[in-house]
Amino acid sequence: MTKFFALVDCNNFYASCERVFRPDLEGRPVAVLSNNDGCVVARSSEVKALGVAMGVPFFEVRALFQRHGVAVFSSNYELYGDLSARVMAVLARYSPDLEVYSIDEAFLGLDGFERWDLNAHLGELRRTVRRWTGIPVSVGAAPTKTLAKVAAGRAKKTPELGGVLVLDTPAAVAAALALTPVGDVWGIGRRWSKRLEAMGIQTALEFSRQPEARVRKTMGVTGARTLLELRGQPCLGLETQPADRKSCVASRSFAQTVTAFDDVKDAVATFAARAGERLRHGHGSGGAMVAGQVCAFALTDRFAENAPQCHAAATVALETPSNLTVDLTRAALAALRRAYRPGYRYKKAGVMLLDLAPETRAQPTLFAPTVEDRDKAERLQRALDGLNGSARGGGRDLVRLGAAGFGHGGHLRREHRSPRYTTHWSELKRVRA
DNA sequence: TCTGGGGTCCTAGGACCC
DNA sequence: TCTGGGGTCCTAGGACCC
Repeated sequence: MTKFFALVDCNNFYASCERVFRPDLEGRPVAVLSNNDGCVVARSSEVKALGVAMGVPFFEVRALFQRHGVAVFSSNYELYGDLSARVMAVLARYSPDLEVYSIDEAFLGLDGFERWDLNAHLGELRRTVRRWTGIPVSVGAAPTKTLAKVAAGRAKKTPELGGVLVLDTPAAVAAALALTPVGDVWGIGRRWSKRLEAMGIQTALEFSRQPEARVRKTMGVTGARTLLELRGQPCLGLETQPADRKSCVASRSFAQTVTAFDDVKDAVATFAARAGERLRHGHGSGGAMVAGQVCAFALTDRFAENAPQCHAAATVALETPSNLTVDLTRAALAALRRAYRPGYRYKKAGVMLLDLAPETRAQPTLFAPTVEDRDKAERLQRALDGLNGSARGGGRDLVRLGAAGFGHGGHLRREHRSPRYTTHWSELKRVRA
C-alpha cells in the first residue's frame, strides 16, 4: 500500500473567521492584526491584491487601508480557536487518520483510498467544511506531506482547480513543482531560498533535481529530507497524537517601554501566572503538565538602533516540578532579580517554562514541603482557577497574586477586536443568517 | 509615535572524562 | 622540545514552522 496524504489549508484563516459573522464583508478587503495591533497577520485576497505583505507593520499601511476601506480587526484567538475546532471535527469524518498540524491546517492519511475518486472525495470535503463552518479551504493530495503542501498551494493559487489538486502521477508532480518558487516549499525558509536562488535554483523542480549528497552537505539532514519528499519518497509520517510539549512561553511587548524593576516585575509575575494556567490545562496535549525550570527575560526594543540593547535572561530550577502559580511566580521573580539590569528601556518581557513533564501525583523530595502542604497549595490553586474561570464579563484576572500588581500585563492595544461570537453569549448579538 | 507570539529541531563547539 | 584521541553532554545560535 503506497502512502498518500492530503493537506487541508484554511484560506486566509483569521480573515475568513471574521467574515463568518460579518457576511457583509464578503468580497471586501479584510485584514487581521497581531497582538498590540502591531503587524498584519492575515489578509483576505483583496488585501493581498493591494500588495500588502504578510507581517508588515500596521502603521506602514494604515493610510492605504483607509483609502481602500479595508476592514481591520485585532486578533481574536478565542474565536479562531473555536472555529478551528469545528473545521477539524468536520475533517475527522473524511479519514480515520487526522493530524491537526496548526490552527488552520491538517494532514489526512489517505492510505487505502487508492480505489476512491480522490478528486470527488476531497471536493465534497471542501464543500462540506464551507457549508458547516463557513470557512473556505484549499486541499492538496500527494504521496508525501511536502508534496501535499505544494499541491494545496497550487490549488489555492489556481481558481480553475476548484480548490482541490491531487498529484498522483510523476507528470502532475513535475508540473506543480515547476510552478512553485523554491522559497514556497515547506522547510525552505527565507535564508535558504536566498542562497539557492543565488546558485541559480529558482523553482521547486530545479531544487528536486539537485544531487542528494550535495544538499545533505550544505543544508543538513532537514534539507535532504525536504529533497527526498519532493521526489516522492516519504520521510515524514502522519503524527496523529499530539506530542508532549517541551516548553511554554508567555510574553508580550509593552505599548511603552519600561525601565523600573517593579514594572518589569509586575509583568513577569503576570506571565508566570498565565503560563502556569496553560500547564494546568494541558498545554496543547493530554493532561496537566509541570515545569522543572523557569526562565524570566526582558528585552529592549530591537528596532531602536541607537538605544543600548540588552537581552536580560536567567533560569531557575524548581526544587520540585510544579504548575502552581505561587511556585512559578516565586521562581520567575528570583530569575528576574538575577537577570535584571537597571537603566535599560525594556520593550518586551516574558516567562519561559522548561523541562516540562506530565503531572504525576505528588513526589515530594527530601527538601520539598510535605504532601499535606502541597495538597493545600493545590486546593488553593483550584479555588483561584475557579474564581477566575467563572468570572463574568471577561474578567479572567479577577484574582491574582499580590506580586502581579495592578493593571500590568495589560497595556495591550486591541482597538479593533471583534465580538467573541462563539464563546461568549453576551457578545453574540444580531448575527444575520 | 506605531514593528507579534509561540513553538521545534539541528549543528557546532566547548567542557569534561578516560 | 615534546604536549593524543575519542566519546558524551551541554549550550548557544541558527534555521524553520504557523
